[in-house]
Amino acid sequence: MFSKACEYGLRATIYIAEQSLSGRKTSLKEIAGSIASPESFTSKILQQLSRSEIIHSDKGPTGGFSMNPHQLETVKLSSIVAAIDGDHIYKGCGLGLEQCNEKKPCPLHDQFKGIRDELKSMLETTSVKELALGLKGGLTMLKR
Amino acid sequence: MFSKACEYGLRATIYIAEQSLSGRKTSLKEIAGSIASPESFTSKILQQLSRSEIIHSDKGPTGGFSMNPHQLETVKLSSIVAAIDGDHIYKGCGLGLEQCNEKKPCPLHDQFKGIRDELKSMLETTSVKELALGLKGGLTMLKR
DNA sequence: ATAATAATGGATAAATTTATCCATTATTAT
DNA sequence: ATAATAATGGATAAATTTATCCATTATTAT
Repeated sequence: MFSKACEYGLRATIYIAEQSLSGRKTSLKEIAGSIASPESFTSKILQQLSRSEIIHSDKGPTGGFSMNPHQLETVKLSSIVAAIDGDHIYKGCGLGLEQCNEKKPCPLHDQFKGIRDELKSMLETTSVKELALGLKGGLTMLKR
Repeated sequence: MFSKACEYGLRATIYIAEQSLSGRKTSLKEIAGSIASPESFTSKILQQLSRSEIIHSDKGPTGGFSMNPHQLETVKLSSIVAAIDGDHIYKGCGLGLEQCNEKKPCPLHDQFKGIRDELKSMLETTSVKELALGLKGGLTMLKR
């Protein structure tokens, strides 16, 4: 479904959000450890997310990754997926056709449309914050 | 969503089914031309589908690819996806966790479950034959 | 038997994704 | 100023996916 990079990106962002909700910055090392992802690869992904202004980063000692109140309030899963994998997964044709629409549909169009639209709307309405709250409350897990 | 190989495999199988419904065998060349896929790569995919007994192949002149009545009646999209990409896409965790279930869910589990299950059930209930009929009736397209 | 035809299978190559390493930059505390 | 710390960015490498080429095998018609 999502690329490895995107899976790590989603897990990392949810973890950073959870820490930010508790008023803590977190380091690359801590993130990678907490979401069971390769550290250096995760670093590249965090850079992307930071450039896309989905998360915030500070250099130097006491530095680390965090999300500011505005980011915590506004970031939806769709922004993360779009920043890493692009929006093809929730906008494109299931059979990979360039032009596939109501007028010239692929054979799977009708059956696929509902699922793709549901995925799209789920990603666009689900906030990182709400997922971070479930994690904070100990209801959900990010590794293993 | 699906790999390129899987997209080509789905398109090719639907095309072969359409031809079989009209009582025609079809060649690799014709298939690749009709679904706009690279010929040699498509050949590898057809071999996989043939080994998985999703389609039938005959060598020699008058040879080609086809689906027998039993295949036309029974093959669902899920078998094709499973044969090429595996079943991770409609069975696995959205965030890529090994262990993610009701007891130990990932943060996205509840939101993702519905979509994944709907995708699973769509793939398991949609037959290649019904899609081939839409194609045969000129209602749907397989290239571009 | 022979020639023609179409799938098969093996060896590679190109492209992309996943991953690592390390010097550099920014920042903090002393 | 200096040392310590943590993110950044560039250069690569490993793995996987996508793709090509071509000799071989099976089959058909003559």
